[in-house]
Amino acid sequence: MPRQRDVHAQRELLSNATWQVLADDGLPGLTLRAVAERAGCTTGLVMHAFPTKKALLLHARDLLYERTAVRADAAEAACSSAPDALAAVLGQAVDLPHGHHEESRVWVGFLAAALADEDLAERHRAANRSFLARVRRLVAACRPEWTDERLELATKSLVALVEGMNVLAAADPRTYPARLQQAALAEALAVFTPPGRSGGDKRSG
Amino acid sequence: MPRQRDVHAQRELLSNATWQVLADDGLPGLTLRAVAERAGCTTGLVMHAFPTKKALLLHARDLLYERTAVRADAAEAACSSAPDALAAVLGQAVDLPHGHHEESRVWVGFLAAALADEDLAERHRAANRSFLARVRRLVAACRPEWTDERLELATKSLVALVEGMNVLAAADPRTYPARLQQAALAEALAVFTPPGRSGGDKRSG
DNA sequence: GCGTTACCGTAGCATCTGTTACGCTTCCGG
DNA sequence: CCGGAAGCGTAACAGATGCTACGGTAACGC
Repeated sequence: MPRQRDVHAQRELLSNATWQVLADDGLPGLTLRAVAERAGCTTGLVMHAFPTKKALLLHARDLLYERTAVRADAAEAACSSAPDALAAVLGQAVDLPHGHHEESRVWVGFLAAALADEDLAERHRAANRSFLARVRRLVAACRPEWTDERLELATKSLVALVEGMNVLAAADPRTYPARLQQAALAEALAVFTPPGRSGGDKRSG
Repeated sequence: MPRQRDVHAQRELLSNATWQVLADDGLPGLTLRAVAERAGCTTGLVMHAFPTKKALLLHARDLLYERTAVRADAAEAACSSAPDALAAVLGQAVDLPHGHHEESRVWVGFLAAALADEDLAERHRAANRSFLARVRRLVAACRPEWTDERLELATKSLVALVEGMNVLAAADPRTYPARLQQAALAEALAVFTPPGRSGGDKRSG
């Protein structure tokens, strides 16, 4: 057996390059050649690591979901109470001050691609539903007395607020700075913070 | 002077075709030939009505903004009180039961295109800021005692909720049905509805 | 009615796209 | 220390894309 390279590492590298191209040049600029150039290789390697461009996109999408899930797990595990965990999970989903604010651009790119590709759309839905389930579980832990209907409404409202902030900030970061996103999230979470806690700087009024 | 055609009507027709292609085939399918076929003409007419593809996109984007602004004006004018107007304006911005639910897909397409084109991004920002200003004005009318900071936070939170719902529904309409969007909006607007009113969901006529 | 002139469909261009075929390079096994 | 197969860069392919040049066509002024 001659030389053998780590295919998994190659795919990860190419998926990262895909994100970078998507963040910098947008969906129209997402070309196999652009990805290859970003990854420091040629299209030959890309087509050997993935059978087709669509497979590359699906892998990059899956890897993005995987990493956000890991990040959400970590944020959740670092908290002891359910309200804290809810705030942490949603807080790391919106744009962070020093963080991955390219991620929203990548997310929008994948979303636009999903509107034209059913397989990508299925991954998108699965990822969003997974996030919804996580938030719903935490919301339910905060408000066990709520009905399912109310639970679902609150969960989807929170997620819509977070994703809306992300999407709007992707195209207009100055109008939706990270500080404002966190403040809006804190206000929306005021219902779930137990009374007497100084979790967010939100005065009830 | 030989025959003369209505250039304005041609551009409008082509912009409408652009929306349809964007809604059906997504951003990758938005080609001049696809637009021409949708409009029932050839690329020749497209290139005579617009100097370039980018000009077509900009015109289609502007026309989209123009129509949503007219719709928002109408919704606002049909209401007498500020809370009603706020609910009507935001209510027609989210997905309607029998409405233009393609519009969200078109919006996402333009957004993704804007991330790769600075001119489109500028139009996007202008449109969103115009919408923000409208909502802010109505929120201020509902709560005149609020500070500018609080006003801005509430306004952007409402808009983020609405756009988040739209974006999420664009890729997963079953998880975010129109009824849920309206319910979430009604809940978010509960703070602005005057006490004693039967705060049911408001439908714009 | 007819000539003129703007309109616009046709066909082609250069370029870029995803994908493929081929062959050089490289490094493991013996 | 070398045979040979796997890895992957090179280059070419067919098709699509934005755009252009040209010619037919149809409508207006006379």
